Amino acid sequence: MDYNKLTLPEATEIQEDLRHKLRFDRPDAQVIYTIGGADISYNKGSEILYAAIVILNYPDMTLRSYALATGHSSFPYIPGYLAFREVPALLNAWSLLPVRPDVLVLDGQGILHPRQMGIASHFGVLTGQATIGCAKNSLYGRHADLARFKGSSTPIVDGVKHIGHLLRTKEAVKPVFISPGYGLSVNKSLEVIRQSTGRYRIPEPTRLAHNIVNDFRTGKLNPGYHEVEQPLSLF
DNA sequence: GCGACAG
DNA sequence: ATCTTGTCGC
Repeated sequence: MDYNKLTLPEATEIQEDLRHKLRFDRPDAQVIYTIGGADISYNKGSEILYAAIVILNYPDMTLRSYALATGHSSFPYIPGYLAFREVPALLNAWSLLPVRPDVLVLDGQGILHPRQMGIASHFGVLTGQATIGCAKNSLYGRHADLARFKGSSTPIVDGVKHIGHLLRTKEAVKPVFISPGYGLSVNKSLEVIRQSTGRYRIPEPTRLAHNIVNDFRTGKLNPGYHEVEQPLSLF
């Protein structure tokens, strides 16, 4: 289906439909050996989106491979509907991978969303892939204040529902918003992101995907599937 | 009506 | 998200 010319009511209807397919206990997402990171980049004013999906070993975070692809999107950025803009391009990169990671981290929300259908949940339901949402800013949910030290976390709730965590990935630096997209629990999602965090605010999977997709957009890397010869850990 | 509002 | 200059701190 083409997301490019959906009306907002139609997009909302799709989210209401997909939310019923959410699962948080997929058996294949409990033991993790590889983790993926996905991100999008584009030039301001252009409808061409650049997508990157990287795969790294878990938990050592060495880069193993990555897929680069472009996509076209005329669907605008509207808070609550990010998936309709970015998922198509991500699926193009996804289709280039010969093997999928055990879990994939997306730049955005999972179930920390008014209809529990952030981009990580949307992508997960569509592909059956276990996903985690790691966002740099809040979209939905309430939480208490967070301690200043690295590693501190506090639940994010929707009334009495526990839907995610606020996690301080670096001392005295703005925390990130973690929630399951599909296939694993709220607590497991937090644990996986904790294990994937190095010396930077952004966890390695999405941090590397962000760096690589920008090199792709600026012509330093070519589209297609690439394997890293000598995986080097940066921490 | 007002404030909030992923990337 | 992208663009862009300057500033603060390890």
